[in-house]
Amino acid sequence: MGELKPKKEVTIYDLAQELKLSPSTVSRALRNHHSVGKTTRNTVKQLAKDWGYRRNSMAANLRKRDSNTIGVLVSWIGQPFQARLISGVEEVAKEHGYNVIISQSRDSVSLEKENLKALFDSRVSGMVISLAMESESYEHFDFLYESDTPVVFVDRTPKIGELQRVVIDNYDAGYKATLHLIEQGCQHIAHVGGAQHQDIYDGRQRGYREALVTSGLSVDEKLIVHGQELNMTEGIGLTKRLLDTNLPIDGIFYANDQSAASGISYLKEQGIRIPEDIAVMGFNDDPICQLIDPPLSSITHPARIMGQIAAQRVLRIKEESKLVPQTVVLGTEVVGRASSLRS
Amino acid sequence: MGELKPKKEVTIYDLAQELKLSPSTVSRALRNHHSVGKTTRNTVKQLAKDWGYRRNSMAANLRKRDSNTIGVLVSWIGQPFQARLISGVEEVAKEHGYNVIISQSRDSVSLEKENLKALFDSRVSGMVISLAMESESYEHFDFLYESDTPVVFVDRTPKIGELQRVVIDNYDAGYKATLHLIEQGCQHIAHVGGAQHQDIYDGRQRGYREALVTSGLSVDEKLIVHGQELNMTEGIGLTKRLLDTNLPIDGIFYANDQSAASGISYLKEQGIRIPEDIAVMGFNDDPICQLIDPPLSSITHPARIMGQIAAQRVLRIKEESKLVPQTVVLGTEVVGRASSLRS
DNA sequence: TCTTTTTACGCAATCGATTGTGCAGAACTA
DNA sequence: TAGTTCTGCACAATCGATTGCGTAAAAAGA
Repeated sequence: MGELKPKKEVTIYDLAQELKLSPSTVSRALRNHHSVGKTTRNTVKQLAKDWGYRRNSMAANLRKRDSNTIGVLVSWIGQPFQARLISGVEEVAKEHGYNVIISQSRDSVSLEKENLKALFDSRVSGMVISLAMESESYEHFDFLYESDTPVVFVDRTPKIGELQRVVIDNYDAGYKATLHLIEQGCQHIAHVGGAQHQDIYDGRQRGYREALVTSGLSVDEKLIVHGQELNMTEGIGLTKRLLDTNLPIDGIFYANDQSAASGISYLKEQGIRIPEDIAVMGFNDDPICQLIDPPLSSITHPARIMGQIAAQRVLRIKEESKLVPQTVVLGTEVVGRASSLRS
Repeated sequence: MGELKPKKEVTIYDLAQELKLSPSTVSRALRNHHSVGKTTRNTVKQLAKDWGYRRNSMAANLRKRDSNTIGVLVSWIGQPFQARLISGVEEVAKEHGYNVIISQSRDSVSLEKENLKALFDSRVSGMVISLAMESESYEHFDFLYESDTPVVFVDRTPKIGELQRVVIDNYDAGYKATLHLIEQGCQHIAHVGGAQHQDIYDGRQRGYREALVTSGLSVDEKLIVHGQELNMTEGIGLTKRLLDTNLPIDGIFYANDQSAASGISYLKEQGIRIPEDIAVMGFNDDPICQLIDPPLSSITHPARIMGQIAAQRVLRIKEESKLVPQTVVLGTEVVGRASSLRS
């Protein structure tokens, strides 16, 4: 049927010539434009298929002044939470015919700036951003708002400013996590938090405090420690610091699973029984929760959904030009496991 | 200095007009083409900066017939190994001014096909691919080789065909892993392998067998079981199956860390001491190795480096047009931890 | 001083697809 | 039947940057 067009890529011009149509008609036919007759449309499509035509998106993008691409800037792809986030973005993007290009800030502000610029310069149609842990000021994002690039922040978002955000209620989650420990009978609950300039960690800690207060427990500042990255090393270090206070502790609420997991390993090393001596809660409900011993109680974090919503919002903002800044807040849940259940 | 060009994006035409130069000269000046005088070059660059000019990559890409983008197709971003892989690709790509667009096959062949097509249609400059676990035949890649798209397979690569590959020596790694267990005194070593149609798992198992044989131990087929995904569920299931044989087992070599980690949790549940009763080896040296109890011995897997090399090869193939198919093999190392060390 | 090289730019043609506008002929209304 | 509304398609102008080729003017060589 279709003879093979050798070597060179087929363009709409080739198709047009063959069918004695104009390129514009071919272009419209391929996109089901109503002003092209049904017969013509099918003929064109058939030939396109036979000849292995593929739309040159670079040309189309140029003409449409749109890269058809969503840029994702996260701190570190390897973190389960962020991977799920990206996954969500990818799904929605693909569904709408968009590509996803990713870059990592590796939690460094300078890399964040650099990559931000790179994404901007590639003229992405929109961006989904989760702040680097280091990011404390947000001026380097300002130039974005002046451009017409839709930007949606996810999870780790700037504290201030009228922005598009997709987040969870960290305060509420922190509250619930702590309350859970209290319900398990904990009276002296410590907290291992993250960088306090990050909204999410600040929120989790405020929730923690509130839960203690409303339950009639006192907040002991010595039982609150903070990490910068909340990685494994810090998880151990901070846990050690807590134990070194020699204060009575029967529960610890870690602001993420990684620190909790490593914290637990340290606690066990010290001969402390979990949850009998100290009950532990993590945060994020990473897969690791089920793998460690005892399994780690945690707070679910709807990363994938957040990614989906963020992507959807990016696309909507693009369409509707000026959409009012909005913060979408998603729910979380406590997942009780052996590390905290004293039943 | 530079008055602000309002609204509209600055193009080289604007710059040219302002400086009474031709667009071609501006274009060359910005890219340091030698045929443009040093003075002119600087003037142009200065104005470009002042006016906030950004190169329209869509136009450039169209003209150069190259998307300037590397497509990465992995099975699942969330897996630490793959995340590191992507990380490596991203580094090199960025370094060379390339973008990275990713997509996940989620270990399904159909999604792999679909995404492959999508990447191809976006006219990526090259692709880095790691097979979906399900992929058993490779015809769906054939069309790629006929196009001039550079393709480099990483880690999970097709078994057959003259291809560009970046891999580790799985046979050797499996051998070393098993030998390590033997050195710890294990006599009855079981193996939990992955889908055998995947080269990597096949290799690991062959290494395992060889190690037993060369050490004068016998290979018991009943002690070899296979999973399809080697996830947590399977890790437990397969471990259970091994125990159910009621054969003496004093060591298990798992083909990945995830199954090993969940396997360990099951073993402990059964009251089996690790490593005293059964010594355990994983594979990949994921972060989780350090978090579980006891810490999991494993085999390092230079994922990031593999990503870097793969990206470099993609770029080289692009430049040098026809580069002979080559398989780059990287080294691995045994990391002994408490799960296997009986010292 | 008169060629021969260089040096430094400009011209104009691409790269493919998209889209506002125009215009036949067909279908329809009165 | 004359006038009007659709249908279905073609024209031609973009979208910006790149690049082969051509040519003044400046530098070098004879």
